Amino acid sequence: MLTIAELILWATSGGEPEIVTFAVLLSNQTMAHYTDDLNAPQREAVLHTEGPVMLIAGAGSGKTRVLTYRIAHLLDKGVEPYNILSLTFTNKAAAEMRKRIEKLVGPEARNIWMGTFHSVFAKILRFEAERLGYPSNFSIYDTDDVKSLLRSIIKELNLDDKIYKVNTVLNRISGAKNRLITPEGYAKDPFLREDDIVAQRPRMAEIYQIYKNRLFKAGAMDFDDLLFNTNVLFRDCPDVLNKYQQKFHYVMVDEYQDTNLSQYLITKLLAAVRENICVVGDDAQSIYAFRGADIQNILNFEKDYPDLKVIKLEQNYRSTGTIVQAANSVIAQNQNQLKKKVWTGNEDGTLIEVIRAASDNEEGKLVATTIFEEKMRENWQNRDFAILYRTNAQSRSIEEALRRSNIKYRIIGGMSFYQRKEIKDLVAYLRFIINPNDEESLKRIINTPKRGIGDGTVAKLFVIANDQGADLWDTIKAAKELLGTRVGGVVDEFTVKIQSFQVAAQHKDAFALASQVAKESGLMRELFEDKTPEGVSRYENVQELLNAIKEFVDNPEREDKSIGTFLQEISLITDADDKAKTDDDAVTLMTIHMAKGLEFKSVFIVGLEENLFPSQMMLASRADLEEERRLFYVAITRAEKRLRLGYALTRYRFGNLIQSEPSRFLNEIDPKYLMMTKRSLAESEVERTIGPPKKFMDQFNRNGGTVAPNPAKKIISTTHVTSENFVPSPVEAMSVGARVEHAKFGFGVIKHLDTGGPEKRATVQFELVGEKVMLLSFAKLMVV
DNA sequence: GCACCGTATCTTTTT
DNA sequence: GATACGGTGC
Repeated sequence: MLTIAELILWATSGGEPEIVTFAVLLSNQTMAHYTDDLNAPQREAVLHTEGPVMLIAGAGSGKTRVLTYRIAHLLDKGVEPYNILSLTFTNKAAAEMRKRIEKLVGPEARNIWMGTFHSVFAKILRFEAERLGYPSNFSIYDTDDVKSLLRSIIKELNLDDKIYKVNTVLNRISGAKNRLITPEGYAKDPFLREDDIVAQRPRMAEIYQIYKNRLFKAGAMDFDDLLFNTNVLFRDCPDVLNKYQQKFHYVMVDEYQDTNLSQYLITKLLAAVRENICVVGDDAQSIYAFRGADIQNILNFEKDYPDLKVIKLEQNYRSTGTIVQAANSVIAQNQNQLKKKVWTGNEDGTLIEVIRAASDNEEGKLVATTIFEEKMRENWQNRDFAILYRTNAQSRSIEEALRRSNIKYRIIGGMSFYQRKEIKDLVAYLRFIINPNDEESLKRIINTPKRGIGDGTVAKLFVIANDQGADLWDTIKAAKELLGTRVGGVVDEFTVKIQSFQVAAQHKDAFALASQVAKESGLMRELFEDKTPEGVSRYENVQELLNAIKEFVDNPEREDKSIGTFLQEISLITDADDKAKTDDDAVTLMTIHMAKGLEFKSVFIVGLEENLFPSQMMLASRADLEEERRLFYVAITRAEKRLRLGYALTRYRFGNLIQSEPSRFLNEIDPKYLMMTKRSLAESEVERTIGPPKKFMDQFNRNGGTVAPNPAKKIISTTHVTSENFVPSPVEAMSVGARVEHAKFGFGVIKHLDTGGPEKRATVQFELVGEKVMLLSFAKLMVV
C-alpha cells in the first residue's frame, strides 16, 4: 500500500486523473491533519506564505515544526522545490528539516535549496566564480589555514608577533569583513584606525590588504569571504542577482537573530523582488554577537517591510513549568529585549537542582553518579542526557568521570575529523592538484612526507612568487633555475608528481584519484610504518577519508561527483554535523553554543562560576554580560524534564589550581525554583578548607531556597531539621538576647540588633554554624 | 635541513 | 595541559 506522500508524488508526476482527484483530496486531508496539531499562531505562520513574515519564536515553541510544515505546505500548493531557499544555522539542522519534510511530502524535498549561509553561497559562488576573477575550484581556507597565512604575512612584514597576535589580527579582519568593510575602507575608517593606534598596531589595514591579495592570488576564500564575495557578486553583477532573485520565489531564514550585516544584505537582496521572505528568530537567544551578529537586523526588518506580518510563538512545548519560569526569571534581567511572554501548559515538574562540588573533578563525579542514578530511576537512556559547558576545555574532567563510571559519551565540537593532521595532509594534496596556486596547501604538502625541502627553501619560493607577481605554480615549476640544482631538483620531482596527479584527475573519479594520491605521495606508507597506537589510528583515519570519498562517488543521487565538490563540502562540515556521532546511545557533551536548537530530557549545566560563566572576557560591558545571560537562557531552555546546575569551588586552569566563586547567574534564578542538593562527598572538607561559598549560599538561604533531603547517607553537620511548629516571627518580636530558630541554621541567640541602616539587621550566634549577620526582612527567624 | 627540548601563552564561544 | 615557536646540536 502506498503512503499518502507517495500517492501525492505519483499524482503530481502525472498519474491518472481519478487518482489526481483522490490524491488532492487526500492532500487536503493531510493539510487538515498537519495543521491540526498546530496552535493558532503556528497555523497562521504555516499558512501565511505570501509577503514578508517575521516569526518571533520563543525557546521550545515548535519553530522547527512550523518551518517544516510551512515548506510542506508550499510544496503542496505546487511550488517547485528548487524555488524555495531555506537557510539554517547548521548543516545538521538543514539535514534534519529535509528529512522531516521528506516524510511529509516525499523525495521532492531533496531539491529544496537548504543549508547554511556558507554552504549555499559557496555553491552559488562556485557557479559564478569567474565573474569575480576566481577559479571555480577555489579553495576554502579554514581557521587553521587562515592563521597560518596571517603568521606568514606578519613575519614577512617583520612585525612583532607579540603585538600583532594572529588571533587579534584575525578577529579584526573577520569583524571588518562581516560588516563589508574592504581593506581600503578599513584604512579610511577613523574609529578602526584609532583602535589600532591605541593598541599599538598601526599596520592592521596593511596586513588586511596583503591578506586579501594573497587569498585572491591563491584562489582561496576564507569563511567570511563566502558571504562577503556573495555581496560583491550581487552588487557588481546585476544579471546574476536577477537570476537568483527569479529563482528563489520563497526565502526562509532560521536563527535570524544570529545573522550579521553581510548575511542580512544577502537575504534582503534575494527577496527584493517577490518579498516572500520569512525569518524566524528569538532575540533572547542571540549568542553570536562576537561573530558580528546584530540583533538590529530584527528591528531593521520591520522598517524594511512596512507590510510585515509579525507572529509570535510563545507557548513552550518542551520544558516543565519550573524550567520555563526559571528561564524567564533569568532573561528578565536583561534590559535589551523584545516583549514576549513565554509560557507553557506543561506540568511544573521537579525543582532545579544546584550541585556544589569541591573541585572540577568532583563536579564530574557528581554529574556521573547523578546520571547513573537517574538512568536507573527513570529508565532513561544515555542519549537523554546532555552536559553543557561554556568552554571546550571543561570537557576533560567530565570525560574522566564518565569514563570511570562506564557511561558512554560523545563530545561534539573540539577537533573534528577533518581537522586532524593526517586528514588535512591528504586533503591538501587534493586541493593543490585542482588549485595549484593554493599557498597553504602547498606549504602543508611540499615537505610531507619529508623529502628535504626546508622552511628556508619554501620561504624563498614564496618571496619570488610574491615579489615578481608570478603564479605560485609557475614559480615552483621553475625551481631548478631559481634555486640551486640540488634543492631545485627535489622540488622538481615534487612538481612532476603533482602533474602526474593532475593528469590522473582528468580521467579518474574522485575515489580513484584520492587512492592514488594517498599511495604515491608516500603518506600512506609513512603512516603504515608507524606502529604506535596513534600511528595505527591515523592510518585508519586516512582509510576512513577514502571510504567517505567512495561513498560520495557511489551515491546515485549525486550528479556532481567531482573532487572539487567533495572538497568544498567537507570544508564546511563541522563536528556537529557528523551523523555517525549521533547514532549510538551516549551522553552528549558540548558547549552551550553547540547546543542551540537541541533538546534533552535531562540537562546539566556545569562550571557555573564567576569568570568562567559569565566569562571573564564578557564582564566589561553590559551588552557583553547580557549576551552571556542569553547564553545561560539558551542552556536552561535545552532541558525538557530535569535541569541541574553545577559549580566547583576550585578548578584547574593553566594547570594550576584556582578558587572560584559561584556564578552570579545562580543568584539570578528565582530561588523558589531551586533546590540545593548536598551531594558533595567531600562537603565537610570543603567547608573546612575553603569555607562555605558565602555569596551564593547567603542569598540562597535568605531568599528561601529549598534544600533537598540528602540523597546520600551522610548528613552535613550544619543541616538543621526545622521544628514542626516553625512559623517565622515578625521583625518587631526580635530583641537582643532572644533565643531564635532559623530554618536552616538551627538555634541561636541574637547578639546585636542594628536598626540604623536602610535594612534592620541582626547578629545571631548559632549553635551549629557560628555567628551570622542577617537581614531581618529576609531571614526567617522564630523567637522560641 | 631536521629532530629534540625548553619555554611562553593560551581559552570564550563558530561558519 | 597543549601547542607552537625558538634555540641547540647533529
